[in-house]
Amino acid sequence: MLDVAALAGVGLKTVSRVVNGEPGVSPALEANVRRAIEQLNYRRDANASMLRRLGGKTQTIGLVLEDVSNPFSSALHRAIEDSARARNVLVFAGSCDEDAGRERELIGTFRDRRVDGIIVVPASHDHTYLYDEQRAGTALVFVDRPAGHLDADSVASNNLGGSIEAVEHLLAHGHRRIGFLGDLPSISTAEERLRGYTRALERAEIRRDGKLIRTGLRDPEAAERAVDELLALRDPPTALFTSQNLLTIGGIRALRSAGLEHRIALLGFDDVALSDVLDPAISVVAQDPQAIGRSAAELLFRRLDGDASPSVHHIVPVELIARGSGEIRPNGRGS
Amino acid sequence: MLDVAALAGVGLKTVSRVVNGEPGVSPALEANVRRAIEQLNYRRDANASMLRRLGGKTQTIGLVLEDVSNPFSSALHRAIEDSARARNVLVFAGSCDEDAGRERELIGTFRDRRVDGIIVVPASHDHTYLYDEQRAGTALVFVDRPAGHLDADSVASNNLGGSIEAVEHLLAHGHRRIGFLGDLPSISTAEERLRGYTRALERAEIRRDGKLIRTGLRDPEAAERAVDELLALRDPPTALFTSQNLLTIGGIRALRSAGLEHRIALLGFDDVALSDVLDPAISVVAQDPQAIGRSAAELLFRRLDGDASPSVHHIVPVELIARGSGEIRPNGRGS
DNA sequence: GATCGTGATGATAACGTTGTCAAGATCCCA
DNA sequence: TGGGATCTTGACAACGTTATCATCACGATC
Repeated sequence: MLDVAALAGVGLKTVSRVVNGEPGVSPALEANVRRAIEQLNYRRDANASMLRRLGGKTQTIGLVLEDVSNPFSSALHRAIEDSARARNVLVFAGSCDEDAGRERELIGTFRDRRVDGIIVVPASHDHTYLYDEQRAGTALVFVDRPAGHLDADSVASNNLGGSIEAVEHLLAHGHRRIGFLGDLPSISTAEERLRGYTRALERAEIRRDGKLIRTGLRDPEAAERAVDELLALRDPPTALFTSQNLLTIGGIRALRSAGLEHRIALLGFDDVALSDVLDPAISVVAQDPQAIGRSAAELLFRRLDGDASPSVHHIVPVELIARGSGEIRPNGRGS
Repeated sequence: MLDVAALAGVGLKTVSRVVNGEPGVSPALEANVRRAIEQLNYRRDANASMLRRLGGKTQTIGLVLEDVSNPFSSALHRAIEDSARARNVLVFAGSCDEDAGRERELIGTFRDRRVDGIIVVPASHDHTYLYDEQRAGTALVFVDRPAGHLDADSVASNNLGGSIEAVEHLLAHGHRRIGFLGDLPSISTAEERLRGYTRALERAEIRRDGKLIRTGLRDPEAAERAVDELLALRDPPTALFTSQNLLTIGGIRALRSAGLEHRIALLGFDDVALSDVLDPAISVVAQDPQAIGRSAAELLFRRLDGDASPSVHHIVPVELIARGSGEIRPNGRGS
């Protein structure tokens, strides 16, 4: 910047004014400065700029995802990126793989970088460690799961309602023995989806059979094994509710390798790529990660703009998409 | 930091020394300082720190992807994140949607943020605008496609070899009329894959039929329509080589809706989720985005560590995975 | 006991930028 | 013509940190 000022024959402050589009610079000098900037290929250092600016915002936000490469996370990421770009904000993204330690570590790094806000799909259950951060003015939005012991905004899918709808859909097609596959019960969405399953059965006055409920499944292989075991029961389920993406995939594989994909109903929570070209096509309760991401970003930026109203918890609707696999009846026929 | 120094009753520099783990601080004072840091919940400002440090590295890199939410991009992203984390480097990621202007804009923003290096899946073909940047010491690695008119490292899949292998695989199964679906010819990978197709036909001394070649396809719907049109030809193809992810999906849909998925062979470039549970399972030439990302990050960090040797162009092997759809013979039987 | 080396410590400048403010130029109107 | 009022402009401090260097205390050496 000194070089630019020297070349243009003006003071530092005048260069600063031109760069920031501040008023009160004569057209002649402004042209000089612009020429010098062009010639020296000068670009203002955004970090130094933010450092000096009053109440300096860094124009960056941090994003803690389960894994940047999983479809749900990356769809979120994209929606958030688009909102951020519209405000000239850059996004740091990181994966924490459901590891609470890694969550803290990532957020710590974001804090060191003085991000203006953080959007987090939490892995831990106690976020009291963020209290100071929040009070210091960092905007916080929790996505997919609520904050633990911290008053903060959140956005999540309608896990309970969607699960109830899913199970009632299977019940409506005549099923009475419905298997449940779920992720770690410590993950709040997994727990809510199980609660939806239970609630729907209760409403239909069907006794819940613990043998049909398999939780703590972390990948397609585990789901596949769990389905194999369910099918080996003396009184096996006639339908499966696979309450997460990867578990749906495992379920599909298991049914196919048993040759039962047309006889046992399958309904998944969260949509799966190519599910429409499978045979049978897979029925799912689809989440809307784009809408979730958009909403989270919107909330975050509203806070950054100074909104101090009580925290809100936004529930994004889900949609049951009947494609075939969820409409198979207990006798093995489609509806 | 001033507060910490005051509370601990020491000078600024001593706090700095403790924070940075520099030697030459008596245990007693160090304990004081640590207590004060704890008490005030102090965290060093990484931006200010890097500003002052000599030859200051910001410990950040920029990543320009086609779209953070597409599976190939996000797998890359994850591999790069893992390498970066090991070095305590944070990653800015952005999507440019094959838009050259957006590529420049993103890289400009990264530059303003003084990232140490940039990994880019380029959308444009002329990167002379990065020459100054590169000379100024920013490490640059191009992924998936080479740099245009700029001497820089690159990492890419073996597009040519993989495509030749794919088409020769179809030829070996008796096909003579093979349809080609491709993305915009301006994308260098798309062009290379088409070259592989042409080369394989030449080697087999088969006349290339322009009517079987469809390029400029940008999404599954376009691919679906293109396949419909190919099937409507007087002399339709007996096999399809879909040279990109989304086009493979479109191809699958088109064949299914025509009821021809067991009669016409399909071989895709780049793997597709759930391709193994489809009927028929989809044969593909699989890329290894993890390996590509790892390699790109490795190259980048080697440059940042001062390696100034001539630029390298790394070709990552691809693997043909025969699952069924690519082994259908012209008479409509599997091999 | 004077000199020196060594290690601990902090005062100060500097990184690249912007906020503050004062000085000078210009113009308007009485 | 004088006295503001307004506009342009740049000198200087400051943001939070680290590099440099001077100072000081202490013990060892001659």
